[in-house]
Amino acid sequence: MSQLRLYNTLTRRLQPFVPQEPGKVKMYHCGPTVYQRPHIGNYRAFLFADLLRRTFEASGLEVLQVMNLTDVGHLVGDADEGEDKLDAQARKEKVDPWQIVATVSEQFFQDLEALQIRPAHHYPKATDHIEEMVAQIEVLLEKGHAYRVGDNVYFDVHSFPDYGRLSGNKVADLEAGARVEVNQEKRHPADFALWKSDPRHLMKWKTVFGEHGFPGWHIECSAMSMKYLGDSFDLHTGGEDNVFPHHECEIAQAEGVSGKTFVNLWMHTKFLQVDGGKMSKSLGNVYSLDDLEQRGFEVLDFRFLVLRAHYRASVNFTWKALQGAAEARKNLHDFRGRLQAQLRGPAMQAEAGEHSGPARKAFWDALHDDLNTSAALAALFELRNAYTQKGMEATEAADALDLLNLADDIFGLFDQESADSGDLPDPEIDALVEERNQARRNRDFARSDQIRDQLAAAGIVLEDGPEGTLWHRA
RNA sequence: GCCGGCAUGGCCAAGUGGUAAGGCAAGGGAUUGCAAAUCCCUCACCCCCAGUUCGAAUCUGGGUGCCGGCUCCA
Repeated sequence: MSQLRLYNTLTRRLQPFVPQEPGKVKMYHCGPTVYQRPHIGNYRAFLFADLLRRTFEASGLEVLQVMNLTDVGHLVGDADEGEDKLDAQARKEKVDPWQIVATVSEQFFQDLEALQIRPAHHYPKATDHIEEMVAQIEVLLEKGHAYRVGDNVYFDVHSFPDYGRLSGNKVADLEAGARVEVNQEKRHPADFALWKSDPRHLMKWKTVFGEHGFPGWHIECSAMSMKYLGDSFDLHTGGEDNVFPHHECEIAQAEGVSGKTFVNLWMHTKFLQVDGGKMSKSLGNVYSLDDLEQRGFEVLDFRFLVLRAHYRASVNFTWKALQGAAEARKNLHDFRGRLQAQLRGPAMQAEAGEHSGPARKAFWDALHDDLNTSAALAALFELRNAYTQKGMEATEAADALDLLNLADDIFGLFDQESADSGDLPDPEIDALVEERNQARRNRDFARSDQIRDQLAAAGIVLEDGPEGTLWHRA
């Protein structure tokens, strides 16, 4: 079988994936800032993390996965420049920020479940790890990577020569391009905050750095990832917006503390676009999972839409595109149903030919080529075409079904609930189908249509063909 | 202004030098007691311009458009 190769943002090339510890993968994903419900764009990144997880697991690797919850506000960097989002949201809603965190987190986990994203092994919260952050900052101070100005602590980017390697930014260029007012107390404009103090902040902690402090944006991720995964681990992912400054700063902090290579492989997903441009509140196209359902779609249709595109290409989200994805997903689901039906039913006439083997190879080759999900999905549809055009004998059909189930295991295509919880047991359906055919032979169409309606109500699709009637669950 | 990425049919989307995967939609046909489902057929020369090459969607240069970043603030 081909070997898995992944694109590393750090080296800007594809490289074979080799876990540090054979058979095991340790990875960390930048999770949501829980100040408001994540939108579908955020979920693209989380779906990508899940795709990695499932691909590894389907390959027989043991995965240890951590995703943080940022529950202390930071700049996220849009129009609200200069505001702590959690803090601002709390003031706006006139509620305790901790309440917002609780509400949004709960919503987030419900969304993950709806998307059939496998739960990470840890979801550490920033506010539960203030101690670890402070400890790292103290080490950075000791080692000369950080300096203190009053009750604030900054990372000295000149103390870390690799700063800028991930993003390709040069410290000198950053200085030249800075559009934000220079903070005069920093030694260099590119230095970033590790700890800040402000009595007016709603969420604040008393530490060695003073009475009213709160952590800088980046330190939580190095503190938490190293706590749960060690000084050095395999994979770290996030949206493309995280490359700089967030991940750049994480590397500086983590390697500044440990002196070891922090992460071997950095992966980033492109942003989801909406109607050819970026999502924005002013255009009213920042959608949540609820918006999809209100338009009559299933959450999994969105999952499928995202997986139809390569993770490093921007996906254009439109309602029309989602409709197309929903239809395609349904067709794949029906294909699986037909394979199941065939295996239950009488032997099928089929041309000799082997389709599942090549499809399986194409599927894995595509996935191994930097998770080329659209090509992997195409292999499935080609298998379906081979089936409809030439038919398959039982062993071949069983093999095809097995491949579809593997694809479902990796992509999370089908609703797990409905997959095996039909209202009617198979023998009963078979009996009804037989009764209907008998009625049709007797031209008792009232009775046959009645049975058809009954089965349709139970979610059973009938296919009347020249060689008899096949059924599958919708 | 600076750095980086992308641009494929009505829509979504693979494809990085050898002559355009796949899906959705659409049109035509078959099948059917009616219907559904199903089946068959049709449907692109790859943003523009100029180059390199026997040959480019794929490489180079220049446009145009879209996307990300340019770092903690009050």
